Amino acid sequence: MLDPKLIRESPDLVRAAIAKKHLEVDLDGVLAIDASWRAQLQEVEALRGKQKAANTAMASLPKGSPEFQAKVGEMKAVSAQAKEREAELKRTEEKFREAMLSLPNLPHASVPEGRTPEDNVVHALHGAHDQPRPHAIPHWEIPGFEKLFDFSRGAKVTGAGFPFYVGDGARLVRALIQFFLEENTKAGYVEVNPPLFVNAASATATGQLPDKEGQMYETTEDRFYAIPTAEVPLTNFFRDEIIDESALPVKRCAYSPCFRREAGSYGKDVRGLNRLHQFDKVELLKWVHPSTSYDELEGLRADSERLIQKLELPYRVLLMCGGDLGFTQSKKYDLEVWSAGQKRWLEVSSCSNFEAFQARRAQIRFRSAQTGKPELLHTLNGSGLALPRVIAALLENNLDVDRRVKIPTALVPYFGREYLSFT
RNA sequence: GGAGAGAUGGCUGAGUGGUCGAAAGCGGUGGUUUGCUAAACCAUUGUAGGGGUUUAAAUCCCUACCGGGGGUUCGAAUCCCCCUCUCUCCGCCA
Repeated sequence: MLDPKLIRESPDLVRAAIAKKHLEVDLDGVLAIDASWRAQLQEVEALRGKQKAANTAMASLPKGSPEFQAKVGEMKAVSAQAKEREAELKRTEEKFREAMLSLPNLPHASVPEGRTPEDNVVHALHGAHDQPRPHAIPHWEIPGFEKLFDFSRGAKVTGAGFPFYVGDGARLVRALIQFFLEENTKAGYVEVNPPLFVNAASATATGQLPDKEGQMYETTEDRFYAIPTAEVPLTNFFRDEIIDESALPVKRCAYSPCFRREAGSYGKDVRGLNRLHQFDKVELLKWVHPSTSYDELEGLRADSERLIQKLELPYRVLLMCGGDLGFTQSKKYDLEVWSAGQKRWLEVSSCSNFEAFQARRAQIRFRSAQTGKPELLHTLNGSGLALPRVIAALLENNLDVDRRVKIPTALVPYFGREYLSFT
């Protein structure tokens, strides 16, 4: 959510910023609702003031006296009018809130212009992704792949995109989770094990609701949402709270399975481990002072990158252009690993600064040491990392002629062996 | 799942229809005293929104907020209904 004062006082600035995201927004409509809301508010407040004054006067009058009775009669009309106006105000408030929720976050000045994913800027390139590997094949074509990553059984038991991980497959998943959590903890992120279902208020605070409910699995009885990422419960940890300024930045990480309906996905994007309905991810989250959030974003990206480096995977860093930036982000880097068999980049992490967009929805504030007043903080999050595509890249890049996959040195202590075997 | 009890400001806790944004205590902040600390004493002490004034801040005025939502009433922290959460007991269960 944006600051209502900002759109009121600098509508042109907001309009220009939203244009950078190439989104259609009826800002004038929002401003019109805001104007009528303020007019109605003043009316209602005047009526309430009248009631309050009468109330004080009546308190000192004898209950049954003629003056008292006259006052009651007089105030009945005021009361009815106030009730009517308040109902009207309430409807306007609801409209205003909906309108505000429909406004996207504004991109940072450093976000490049652009409309499509092709316009994203390659910020950095690491490792030798371009060396020829004539024998590399897509991971799902590796003989024996189904033994370790059983999509058929998963489809039978649940549905497409819910694989079983078996034997070394399951072991690799466990090793990666453990590795990521250990590394992130060393980097200063406190480990959290979050709830896997959240309520509507939480999903609204992080921006999944309204509009994106189709992307989440929802329970029928209790109206809980299966989390699409640990970002949702983690960010909401401090919802409606005021944190001491000296505690900032707060850094936390969480492993969780993630559940996504992925309505509308198709083609090569969804083959094998590329896109699943349930997958494992370790998420990094920071709650920071507004003045430091862009430095913290660089730090977050570095923390995420270090994991890829330790896994010895070639990767690149993309700086997302305005048009490819999400609804809620101010600035975002995507980290993509090279998958030698598919000969394509796979996104394994997305590091974003939300500025106060989520914090305003969630009312997460800190008490300023200078002013003593609560102020909205900034939230950032990034993956550290999402597992399936990391696994895909490891399988495709490290497969040797004996159908063995070399486990990166840093991961060996967690996996327990130097090779994963399909035989 | 069943029965009961609760939810009040940073915390504890009073308040069962009207000058209650809310007693008291604790904590916080400022001050007096003090060689320093402590103690004592005095003062002060929430959040949000709107409006006036201002270059801005400060300040001033108004309104709302006693778990959330609705209702009764001229008037609700207080009465009624629904919901959420916490606690106790019973049942069930990893």
